[in-house]
Amino acid sequence: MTTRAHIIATLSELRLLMTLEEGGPQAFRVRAYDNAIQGLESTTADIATLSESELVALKGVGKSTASKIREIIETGTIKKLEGLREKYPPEFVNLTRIPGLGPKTLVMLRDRLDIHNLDDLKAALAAEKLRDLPGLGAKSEEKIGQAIERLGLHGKDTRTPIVEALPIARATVAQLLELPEVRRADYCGSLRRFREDIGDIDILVSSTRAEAVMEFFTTMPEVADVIGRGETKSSIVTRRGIQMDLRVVRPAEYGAALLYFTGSKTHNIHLRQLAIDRGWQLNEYGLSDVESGEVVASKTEKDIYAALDLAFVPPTLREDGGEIEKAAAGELPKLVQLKDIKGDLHYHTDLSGDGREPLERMVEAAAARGYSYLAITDHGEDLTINGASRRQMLAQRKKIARLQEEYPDLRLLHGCELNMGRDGSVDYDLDFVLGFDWTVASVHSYFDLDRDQQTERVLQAMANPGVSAIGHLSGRYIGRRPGIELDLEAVMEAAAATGTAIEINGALQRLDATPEAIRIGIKHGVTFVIDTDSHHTRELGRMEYGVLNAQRGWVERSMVANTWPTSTFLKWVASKRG
DNA sequence: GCCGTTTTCGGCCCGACTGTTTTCAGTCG
Repeated sequence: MTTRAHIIATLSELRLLMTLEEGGPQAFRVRAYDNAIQGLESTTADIATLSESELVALKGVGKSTASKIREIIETGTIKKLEGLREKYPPEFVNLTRIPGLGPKTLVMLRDRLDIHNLDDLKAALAAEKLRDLPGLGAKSEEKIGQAIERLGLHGKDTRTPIVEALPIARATVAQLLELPEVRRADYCGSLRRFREDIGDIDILVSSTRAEAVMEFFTTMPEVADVIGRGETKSSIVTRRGIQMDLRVVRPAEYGAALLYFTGSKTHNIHLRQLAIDRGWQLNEYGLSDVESGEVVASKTEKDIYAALDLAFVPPTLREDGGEIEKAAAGELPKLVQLKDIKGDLHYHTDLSGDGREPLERMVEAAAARGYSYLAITDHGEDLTINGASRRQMLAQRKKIARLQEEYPDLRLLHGCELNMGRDGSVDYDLDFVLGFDWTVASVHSYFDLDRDQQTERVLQAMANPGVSAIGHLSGRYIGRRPGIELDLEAVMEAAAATGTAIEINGALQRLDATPEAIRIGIKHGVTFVIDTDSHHTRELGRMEYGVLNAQRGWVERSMVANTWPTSTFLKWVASKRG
C-alpha cells in the first residue's frame, strides 16, 4: 500500500536527482518540486487516496506533479525517477553529502575526471587532479579532503535531535549576552521554530562591534573547527559535531534579521513575495522601498508583519503551511500558551521504578507552579521493572488523600500510566482501572507490530472506558527510535468518538504526538492534553516544550483539556468513565 | 514545473562567504 510518507519520500528523491540534473537547487523545476512537497506536507488530506484533480487543487501541485503522484500510487514509483537513478547511481548521489561540493562541481568531476564514488574522489584528490579544473585550486582540494574526513560527524544531512541542540544553543546565547559588546542574542532557525531536529544552530547577535563578537565565537573552548569567518557571519563546528552559525547585525536591523534567520525559508520567500507586490524589498536588514531605498520597517518582527498587513506570526507556525494567508485574514489560531496550562496529567513519583523523587516533593513542585490540578500517574504493574502492584497503588491512593489536605488549592487526582498490551488490553481489570480518577495508556513494548496491528491495538485501548488519554502516541525517541506506524485518520476519528484525549508529551526526546498527527487530530475534533511525563522535579519545565510542540500542530487553548477550569475538566473526565 | 488584479507566457527571494577570479561562480542558508 502506498503511504503518504512513501509519496513524499519518492518526490524528495526525485527532487534531489533533479538538483544534479538541473545544476542546482535554484533551478525552477527543482523549486517547483520543493513547493509541491511543501504543499503535500502541509495538507492534512490523505494524499494517498486523492484523485489527480484533487491533487492539482493543493498548493504548489500542478498537472505534472499530480500525475507523478498518481503514478506513485499506482505503480509505487515514477518512470522519470527510474531514469534518473540510472544516470545518478546511489554511490554518486552520496557525494552530495560532502559539504562544499555542490551539483555543478560534482557533475563536472564526473564528466572530466570520471569520478563516480567516494573512492574515485579520494584517488583524484591524492593525485592532485582537481586543481586543474576551472574554478578549483589547491585550496579547494584541501577543503574537500577535510570535508570527507568529517563526513558522518556533521555531513550536511545529519540532523541533531532538539534535545541535544537546545541546551547548547541556550548556553551559547547566555555566554554571548555576557559580552559587553552584545546587546541582544537569540537562537533562531529551526530551533526557534521548535522543530524536532535541526541541521545547525543559528545564532543572531545585535552589536555595533562585530569583530569582538566574532573573535569570542570562533575561539570558544567547544569549537573544533572554524568553517568560515567573515565580518558579519561566522560558522564553527563544535566538538560534538554540530555546526553553529553566528550572524551579527546592528540593533536597528534586529527584527528583520530575527525574521530572516528564523525562517523557514519558504515562509521568508512568501513574505518577500508580499513585499515585492508592494514595491518593497525584504532582506535581513529590513523591509525597504525598492525605488527610494527608504526603510519601511526593520526594528522588530512585529513591525515588519504589520507593514505587510499581517498579524504577528509566532515562530512555531512559520512553515508556509497556510499561516501567512491566515495572518492576512486576521484568522490565525489562538495558540495555546504556557500560561494557559492549569495542571499536569502525566507525572511520576518514585513508586515507579524510573521515578526519582517521592510523592511529597513532586506534589510540592507542582503546587509551586501554581497548578489547579495534578494527576499522579505511576506505571501500571505490567511494566515489569518499573510498575506498581495493585496493593502499592491502593496504598498510594490513601497517601494522596492525606496529602490533599495540605493543598486546598491543588486538586490531586490518583491516576496511572497504563501499559498497552499487544492487543490493546491494559494492566488491570476494568473495575480496578475505573478506581483511578484519570489514566494515561501508553505503548512501551511491541514496537515492531505492523501498521494494522498497531492501529487496532490503540483503537482497543481507546474503547476502554477506563482509559482517559493515550500517552506519547507514537512512542518515538527522536533521532534514536522511529515511532510505531499508525493509521492516524482512524486513530484520531476514534479518539474523538470515544472522548479519549491525545497527549502532547513535552519530553524533548519525545515531542509526541507529532505536529502532523496533531493536525489530523484537530481535523477530527480531538481533545488534547499537554503533559511533562516528569520523573523528577527538574522536569516540570518541559511543559513549555509540550506547549511549543502543540503550537506547531496549530493547537488552540480551547482544544486542550488541561487549560480548562477544574470543574469543567473534572466533568469532562467523568463523562467517559460513566 | 507552477502560476496569474502585469494571466496562457515570462517570470520565479536574497545576500554572505570562499576560492578562484580581476568581476565572478558555486555553495550555503
